[in-house]
Amino acid sequence: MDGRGFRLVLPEDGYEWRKYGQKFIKNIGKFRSYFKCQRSNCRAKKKAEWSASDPSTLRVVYDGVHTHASPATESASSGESGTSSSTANNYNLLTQVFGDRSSTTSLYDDHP
DNA sequence: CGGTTTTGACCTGCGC
DNA sequence: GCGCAGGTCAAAACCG
Repeated sequence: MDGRGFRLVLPEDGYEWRKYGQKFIKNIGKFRSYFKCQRSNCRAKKKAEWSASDPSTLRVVYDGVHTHASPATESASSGESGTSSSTANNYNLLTQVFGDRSSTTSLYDDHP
């Protein structure tokens, strides 16, 4: 890690991600980090985008779907009804985290 | 020791 | 057809 500047702190979503790249997007003038789910059967990808001068404005974009249950989500949703929906549950928690920080920037990346 | 992270370079797709 | 942009991969270094 750099150990020299500021470490970006992303909202904990409950999944484990491995950073595999970072680039500056000239189109929007912001930085973008690329994360991949560490699961073997999980092809889910996560992208974090934040302003070059405003690291507080974080934009997280999830791509793909998790093929495994999220560990943290499971314990976090222990209060849920006995019926677990699996995928829908995961996104439910993520939406919670996003609405807390990235509601400023309006952008919907969802897939077609 | 293992695992993870970081930077650079490379590749592809699309636009004009 | 070429250029640009964005995205991904690889290797190396460092930490616990």
